Amino acid sequence: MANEKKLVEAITPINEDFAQWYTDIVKKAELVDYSSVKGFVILRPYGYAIWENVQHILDGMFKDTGHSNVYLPLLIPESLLQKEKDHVDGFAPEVAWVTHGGSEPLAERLCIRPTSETLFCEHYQHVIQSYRDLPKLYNQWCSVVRWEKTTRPFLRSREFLWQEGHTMHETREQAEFETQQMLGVYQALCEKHLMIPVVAGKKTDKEKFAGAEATYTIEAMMHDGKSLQSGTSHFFGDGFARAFEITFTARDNTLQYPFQTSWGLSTRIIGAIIMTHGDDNGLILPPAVAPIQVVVLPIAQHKPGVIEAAGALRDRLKAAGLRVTLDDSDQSPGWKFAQYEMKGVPLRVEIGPRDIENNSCVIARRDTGEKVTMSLDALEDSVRQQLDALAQNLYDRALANRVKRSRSCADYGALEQAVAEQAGFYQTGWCGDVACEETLKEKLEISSRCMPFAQERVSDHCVVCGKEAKHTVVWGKAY
RNA sequence: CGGGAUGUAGCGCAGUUUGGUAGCGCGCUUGCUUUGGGAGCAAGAUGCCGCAGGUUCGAAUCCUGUCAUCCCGACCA
Repeated sequence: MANEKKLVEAITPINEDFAQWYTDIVKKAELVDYSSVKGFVILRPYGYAIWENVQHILDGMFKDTGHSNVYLPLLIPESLLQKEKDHVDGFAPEVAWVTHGGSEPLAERLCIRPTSETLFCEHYQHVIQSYRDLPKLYNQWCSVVRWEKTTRPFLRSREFLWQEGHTMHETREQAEFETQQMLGVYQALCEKHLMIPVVAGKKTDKEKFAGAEATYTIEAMMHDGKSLQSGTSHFFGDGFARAFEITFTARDNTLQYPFQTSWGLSTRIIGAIIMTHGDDNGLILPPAVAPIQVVVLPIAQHKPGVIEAAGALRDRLKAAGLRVTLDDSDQSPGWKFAQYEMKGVPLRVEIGPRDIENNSCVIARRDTGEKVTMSLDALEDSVRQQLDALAQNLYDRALANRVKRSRSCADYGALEQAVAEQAGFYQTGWCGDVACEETLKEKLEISSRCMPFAQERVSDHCVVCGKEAKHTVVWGKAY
């Protein structure tokens, strides 16, 4: 092929080998580098900047809902982790232990936090005395360690960055409200900012968090039809409070246990962004979190006036509040086009001698590849419109993929056929018995993703055993 | 944790069968010419051949171990 692209920067086609495509993207878009320890990755400036933007948006939403940030220790004494039985059973197999201080063995070994429920409980036990001390609405930004066997950048690493909210409430109802409210915050982050449509619902008992009474989740469908659990919110009832002896004096002067929630969202969300929006040319970033929203590229930049015009253009867009970069390096225009497409920059603005003469510029969209010539007079408005249209298109495309890959199956035969046809979401009736869940895992290699809040009656019968259906469940293969 | 594959220059790879001076392409540096879809010419620089043992006069190459990465399963954000 005479016009074949240079192989150096080429990425594996998305529909040829999705896993390899993903790996190519995270490396070539310079999001991460591997370290010498399995499962521990280096977040490079461009990848970390995406996380910072996610953090900024989410943190604002947490503050708006009355939460405060705190920081708790990295290490948890073994005895503290042991206090709640379900919790320790769930996490013990995958925690990392600190056994020595210098060369001296420790009297009690310490685990590196896999999550901080136990630490928050210990602290809450100290600071909660009265109903006047409630609610406690805390959040922390930190990293946690879980000794995973299989690791992949963003999707599953042994250390990952996240936020974990931990709250305590006077009543069951208030804690339940909080649990749902924070899931709603995650849903808004995904759908309004990251342009990722999600299915919100409740986890089955088999899939819920260790120690929780109920776990709620948002599930996003990736380009290949697999599901990614993108954020979870847990309702604990007063189980941990009882285990940790956290009590408060209620309004009626009785001693009560407070009700607790926790909720988390991690850098895994960056994996969701990649696998939802990306294409054969690389990453496509939603404008809300793109480190560079607009790249300005001068054409024939050595000709008089071009660099100056490009600089003026950048300054105008910056003044308009956009994250914009001017690339006046000596690379050829074609190289730069490909480079910024790889990195998923939403809009490219080209300006060359021809444009300067016409008081115009060329705006190219990353999602459609469309190029339009625009007058410089209304530059800011044009760019904003294009960014909004791009964001909407990302959402619409992702939703279309999910719709195309979603099936409602009334009986086992239909489910089996749907699974064989394409990866996706399969909605069925379910009796509520974990045995039926395990049957589907074994035979069809699918797991329950959630029982959607928007319950749609698919069948009166469980898809496996045929008994009365108590819930509608969305099944799928998950990352 | 099982099954498969791979570690050689920043990236992609050849060289390993049959042990004998470390190679190619791209990138990088410098200079000139270029610039609306991955530019051209010229001159340069870059290697503990993943790591540790062993065999040998001699190891990128043979043996043992180990670490890491990728893919596929089982487990998890």
